[in-house]
Amino acid sequence: MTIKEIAKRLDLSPTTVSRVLNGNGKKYRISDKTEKLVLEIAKAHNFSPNLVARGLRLQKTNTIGLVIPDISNPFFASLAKHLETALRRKGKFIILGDTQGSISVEKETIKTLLSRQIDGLLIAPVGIAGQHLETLAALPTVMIDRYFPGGDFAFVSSDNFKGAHTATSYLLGKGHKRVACIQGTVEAVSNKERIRGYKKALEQQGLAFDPSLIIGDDFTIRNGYQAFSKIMGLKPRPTAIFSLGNPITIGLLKAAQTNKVKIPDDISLISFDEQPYFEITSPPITTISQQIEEMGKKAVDILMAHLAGEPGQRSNFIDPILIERSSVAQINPPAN
Amino acid sequence: MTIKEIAKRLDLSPTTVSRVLNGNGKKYRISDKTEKLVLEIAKAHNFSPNLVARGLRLQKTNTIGLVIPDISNPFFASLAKHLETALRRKGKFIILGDTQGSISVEKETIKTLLSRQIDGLLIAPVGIAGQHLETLAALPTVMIDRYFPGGDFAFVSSDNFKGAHTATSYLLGKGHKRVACIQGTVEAVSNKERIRGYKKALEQQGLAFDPSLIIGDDFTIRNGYQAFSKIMGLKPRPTAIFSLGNPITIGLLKAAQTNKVKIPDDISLISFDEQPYFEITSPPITTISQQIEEMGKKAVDILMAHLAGEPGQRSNFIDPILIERSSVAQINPPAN
DNA sequence: TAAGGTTGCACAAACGATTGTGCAATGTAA
DNA sequence: TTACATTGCACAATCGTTTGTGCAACCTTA
Repeated sequence: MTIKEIAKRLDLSPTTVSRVLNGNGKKYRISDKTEKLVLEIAKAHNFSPNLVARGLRLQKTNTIGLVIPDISNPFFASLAKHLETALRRKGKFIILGDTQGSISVEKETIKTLLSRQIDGLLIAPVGIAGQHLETLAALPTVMIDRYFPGGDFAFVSSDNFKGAHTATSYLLGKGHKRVACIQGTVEAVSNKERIRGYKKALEQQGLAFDPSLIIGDDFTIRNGYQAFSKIMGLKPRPTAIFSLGNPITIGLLKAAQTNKVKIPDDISLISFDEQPYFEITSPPITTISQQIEEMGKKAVDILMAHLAGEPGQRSNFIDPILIERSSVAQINPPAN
Repeated sequence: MTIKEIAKRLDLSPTTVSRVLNGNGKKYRISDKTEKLVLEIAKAHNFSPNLVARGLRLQKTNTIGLVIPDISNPFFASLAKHLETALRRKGKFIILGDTQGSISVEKETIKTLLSRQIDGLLIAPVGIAGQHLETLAALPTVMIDRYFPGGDFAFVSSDNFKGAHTATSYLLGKGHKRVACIQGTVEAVSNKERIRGYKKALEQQGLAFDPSLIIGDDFTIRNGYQAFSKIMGLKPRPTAIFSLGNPITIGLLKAAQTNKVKIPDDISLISFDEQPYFEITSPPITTISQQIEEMGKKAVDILMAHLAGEPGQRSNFIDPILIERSSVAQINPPAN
């Protein structure tokens, strides 16, 4: 059922039908009688407009691209949930692009999304600002979780520096002096900022930074698993581990279990990313919890502002929260 | 940059440009010289076609709707991942609809997706076959995880009956005679089939079915948490719990922890849905693992067949697998 | 050199909606 | 009765592609 068909049935022009259906009947002086007829037949045939045609005409699709590295990572899944909810309220729909952490896939995805005439883009970019993102200059874009310092894009991110600083300081406060840090995607800004926070906390405690304590290269379970043995091989062995992401933590825990290493008795652990299951692992994990819902809402707010042609905020850091559980042991009990 | 603009620059018709860009130059006898010119300028300006316009003209958008109850449930997130990957290979993109488990949201979502001229639909429907799904009759549709027995829709699902039967039989084999079953969304076919498998296993062992052992109404952590105290209040107390979904299991484990109930010493637990973290919970959980990747691939295969006008398979059950860990105790050790 | 074939492209309609403008028909006022 | 305003709607262009068909201009052949 199209507007044309309704028009034909009633011996009207598509113009009139369109105006009635868009609630512009009064504005264009369509008679009450005609209005009623149009609305009736539209309802009877369950008319709903062809949004592709409307998109072409209006140069606006009410479609937002969501480009993330891995939808099966609960952090991004949760983010997607909140974004979807917020966008739906605004009448926008999401086209999903999972880039598998690959820059070339990301590139290809963005190209297609642009071809599809998305109105805006929400993206957790894989790499650093690259040529492939230049094409986005004209498109309302909000980066999430990751961003390009000094770049032109608006973004919403946890304050990763602060979160990592809090985590590391917490460990140091518990008497740890040698803390291994298992990182994720090396180029990701979120990762870099966490490393920076880690270093800063060490520095503030007058501890030297040991590069060999930074291990890993990916936000995956596998990476965490493999990192674990490396940690245990380190001399002297670290007394604590700071994991920069939830899949990494799962990998670490699996490896600890496999190797019968007790946490926190043998080694302590703190993790970035809160997830429901960290409460029921053995032991429950102390985490730095990102405020995902708030990030999602904020990102959508900013995006909507951009879509409305307003400047909107350019940068947004959201403080993560320390959730203390029982994966960190006190060592060298403070002398008092 | 549009085809028209390229045409104007070269003093050609859009027709010719379109034909060249679609690789139909030879077919329509466009000269090599013209072809070269068109391709050059297209590349120089990084031309990419307006897919909305093409969609309108071709009545085909290469867009698939993905409608699921909760993207933050790792089961669906993982499913989404595999679906996205498989569809991308076919040049299809996903529009995501998270229905929050609400039929009215689902209804609204489907309506909008149809308006958007999606080519096909992948859906894990919230409820039972309802009026709102009738509108899908003409659209290539594959149901996933859930389906309507006797319905007209193609589907891919775990063999939930078999999985639940396996799980329950496993518990009974360990000597349990009173098994609480914590269910999810009551109307969901997946849930119903699991209940059926549970009952069948009891029956085969000559055990009476006690309706008061079926508890809960939602695939959520909260539901699992709340169900736990109900279970502990049951007289006589069940010796084992069968959880029908991964969020439920998390809730159960949280509650067990809160109430200092030891698993499997005080009560045993087996869960539907394998997740990476079930290996590192306290204790590691014995699960019925759904073959999510296989489900995703199969669903896309069937959908592609439908899109190609072929009949495709109508129904597809995939056997889940028992993963034995240490959350189930042997009670009443077998006399031998 | 006339007939017919080939080459190389353009015309125009179509997909389904939206919108500035135009224009009869009717109503109103003097 | 004339002049003007109002009512009620249609025309036609437009968004960017695609595609069946048409038609000059040139080439070939006899």
